[in-house]
Parts: sequence; structure tokens; C-alpha cells
Amino acid sequence: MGNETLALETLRHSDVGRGLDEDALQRLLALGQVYTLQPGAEILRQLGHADAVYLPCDGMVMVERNALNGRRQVIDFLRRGDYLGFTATESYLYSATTLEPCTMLKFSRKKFLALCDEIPPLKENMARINNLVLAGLLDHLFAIGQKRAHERLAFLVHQLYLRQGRPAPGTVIALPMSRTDIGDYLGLTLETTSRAFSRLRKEGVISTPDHHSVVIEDQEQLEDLAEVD
Amino acid sequence: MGNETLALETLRHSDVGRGLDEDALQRLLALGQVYTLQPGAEILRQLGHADAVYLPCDGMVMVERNALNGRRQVIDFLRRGDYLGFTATESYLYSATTLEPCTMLKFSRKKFLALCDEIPPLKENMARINNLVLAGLLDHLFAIGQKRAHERLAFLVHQLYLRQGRPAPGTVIALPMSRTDIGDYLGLTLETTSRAFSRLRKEGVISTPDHHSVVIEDQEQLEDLAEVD
DNA sequence: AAGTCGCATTACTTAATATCAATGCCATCC
DNA sequence: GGATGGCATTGATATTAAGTAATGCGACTT
Repeated sequence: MGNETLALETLRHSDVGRGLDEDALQRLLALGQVYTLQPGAEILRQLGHADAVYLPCDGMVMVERNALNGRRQVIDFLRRGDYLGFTATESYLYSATTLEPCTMLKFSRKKFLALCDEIPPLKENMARINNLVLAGLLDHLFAIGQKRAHERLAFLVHQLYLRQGRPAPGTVIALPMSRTDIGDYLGLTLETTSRAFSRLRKEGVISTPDHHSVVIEDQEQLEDLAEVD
Repeated sequence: MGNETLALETLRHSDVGRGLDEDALQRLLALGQVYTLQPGAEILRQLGHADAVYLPCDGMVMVERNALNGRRQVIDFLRRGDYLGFTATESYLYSATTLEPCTMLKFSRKKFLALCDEIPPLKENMARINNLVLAGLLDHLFAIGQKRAHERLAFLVHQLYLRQGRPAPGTVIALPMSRTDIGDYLGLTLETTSRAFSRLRKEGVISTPDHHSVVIEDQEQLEDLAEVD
């Protein structure tokens, strides 16, 4: 699939493009720029000037927040259909890097916002997406604030499962990030994260064909542990 | 000050009413309903039908998320100028109760959204506020995920300080919530929370004239501990 | 094929937080 | 003014997670 086609299909099936007619989708696509990044590339930087917004079309993007003293909170792992960089302020609230080769659809923030004004359904979509992001953050906050290590990991695996569109049992879920990244997402050290993996494996909740894959072996148990209500 | 006047002043100085002309403010006020609630009253309930939005005009509101197993994450403590209940979905994402006698300005969600369409600056304000909420949640997530107990408490005290409009040194900051509430906000038990208070007191960062008040004694140290960048 | 490098896992030890149990401190009620 | 009840604080102990270090394991190198 060519990059342009990939981008169009991404738009079509993402929350951003939901319910837009073909004309609107084409105008959106024409406004954007498609390009591919190598693993570990920086997409945008916390506090940097927020002049662009992005839609990942392929590959996984890691969003994080860094403090001066070196502590880091990973905020999210983004895939196709997610979005990145929308902000009402003039600077980004977080940094984002690629975990794999990634194809991105990039828009000038100014032009994108202008198009939002021209296409009301697009503006509606953006408002709804903002709310979805907020809901996701509340889940994350609950997990970090109230759950134990192995439950937090179950939460992440369940999130990735949902983001992958609730694939059939036995489907391999990709984990392109490192154990340290997962730990920083869950508020744990990499060792505790690794022990949490071992525990979930031992209890038959998941299996890990390799370090960068996970398979859900017991959906019910996973959801009990991940319980988000 | 009468309730109507209080509500108008709240609108005028809040992010919701920012930059609106007098006519728009009056239309907004006319749409709303002002009333007072007793301490411990439920304003809205998680999963309940989201048919209203609220602006606290006086008193403190606690926002929380509850899980089936009894675990609870307190999400925020709201004051005058904050807002409550905005959601793109049909149900509330959290519950909210009063911690003190509270005066609330309540709007029908439907009518409020309709007015947003009529008054573009109001719609802009709502989009910006959504982003502020998101930024606040990221700070909270960082604090819970990466900070130690006494640093988390410093974070909360600093948040309350900011919300109170950065009052002069020595100003008493009200803590109408219980230690359990604070613990559930910070992802700590009430005992650990109490020990965090003791530690910050011993280190001269804060003093607590009584259980429901705190005074910042060393602003610099507090900000170092609360560091949000 | 052995060697190296970069994680991940595991074992062991230490530190932080949770849990359990008093004790203290007010405010309210007899 | 003493008793009661509801938090908050503090102390003692248990549990969990962090920190440190060793080992494992696979990918890539030479």
C-alpha cells in the first residue's frame, strides 16, 4: 500500500475522519504530508512550539513527559488511528518518539484548525477525541494510583488489546517498547515490571513468545486484573 | 453578595467566561440556575446520564472515580472558576460531591452546547479549558507515577496554592477534605498521607494551624518537591 | 563458533509504603 | 465537666516495590 493510500485509509477509519464525506477526507489528505521515520526518531518535543499535529498511520509512537531531574512518565503508546500534538496552548505538553519505523501524517496546526472551522463535523470529531483522551487519562490515573504492579501491567496489556481492535483470542500483541518504557508508563521500575510479567505468565494470564510480543491466554482473568469499570 | 451576583462574578473571572462581552455573559447567566448544596451532597454520579454541566461558584467540590471493588481515585478538588461535567459522551466519567456548603451554577448540557454554537468565543473557551484539564491530568499522572509520598503531598499543596491564585506568603490554604480523600488523590493510604504531612512540617515546608488548613512556610522548597516543570 | 552488547530475568537486599493497632485531639453531647 | 465519636497522628510490623548485582539470552560481530 502506498503511503498516500495508507494515510487515506487511516483517516477514513480513525476518529478524526469519522463521518466525513469523501470530499472532506480528500481536502484533509491534501493538507497533510506523509512521511516515514526511523525507530527512535523524535516527532515533537515537550515545550517546543506547537506548530504541527500528527496522525500515526503505521508503527508505534511513545508519548512521554520528562522532568528536569531525569524522572520520566510515559503517557501513552500510540498506533494507527490515534492522534498526536493537539493542544490549545502554544507549546507541546509532552515529547513523542517512534518505537519502530513509523509512517506519519503531518498537518500544519494552523491549517488544520482552519479546516476544522470549514468542516464542522471535523471540529466535532476533534472535540470528541479530546474527550476520549481525557477518559483514557482517567483510566491510566486510576491504574497508577490504585493498582498493584501486576494489575497495572494487566491494564497495559488490556489497553493494547483494545487499541488493536479486540483481536481474536491467541492473537499476538506487539510490544515494541522496552521494559523500562513499560515501567515508566506504569510508574514502576524495569525490574518490577519484569517480575510482573513473570507473575502474569505464571498465573496463566499471558504468554510472551518473545520479549516484544504478548498473547492473552486468559481473557477473563486479564480483565479482572485490569478492571477499569 | 447575592447568589446571582456571585454567579455572574464567577463567570466573568473564570476561563469559561473569559473574553466574553457583557451581553454573552448575561445570556449565559440567564441560561443557568444557581443553587446551594450542603456538605457531602452528590452533584453528579459516574455513569449517570450527562444532562448538565456545572460551575462551582463557592465551596470545594471533590471529583472521584470509583471501582467495583471499592478502590477509589480522587481526580480533582474544584473551586470557584473550575468547571464540572463536560463530556462528549452521554454519561459522566466520574462522580462529584461537595466537601463544604457549595453554590453551584448549573446548565442544561444541551442548552449550554447550543449556546456554544451561537457564541464562538464561548466555544473557543471550552476547547481551551478541555486542554487545561488535560494538562492538569498530565501533571497529576506524573506526580502519582514518579514521585514519593511527601513529594506528592507537596504537589497537592502547590496545586491548591495555584488554584487559589498564588496568594501572598503566609496565607492560609483551606483543606476541607479528609486525609483519606487526600490519600486517594495521591495514591497513598491515609496513614502515609499523615506521615507525609508530618515530614513536610518537620522540614519546615508547611505548617498546619489545624487539620483543615495549611500554610506554605518555604515556597522554594515546596516548589522543588512539587516540581512539575 | 566464540565474543560482545544490549536488554530481560532472577536472586538477594534495602527502602518505602501499607496494614494493623494504639494513642491523641477536638468537637459535640449529655 | 466527663463521656463519646470521628478523624488524625504515631508506632510496630508486614508487604510491596526499589535498588543492586548476577545471570541469562538472543542478535549481531568478527
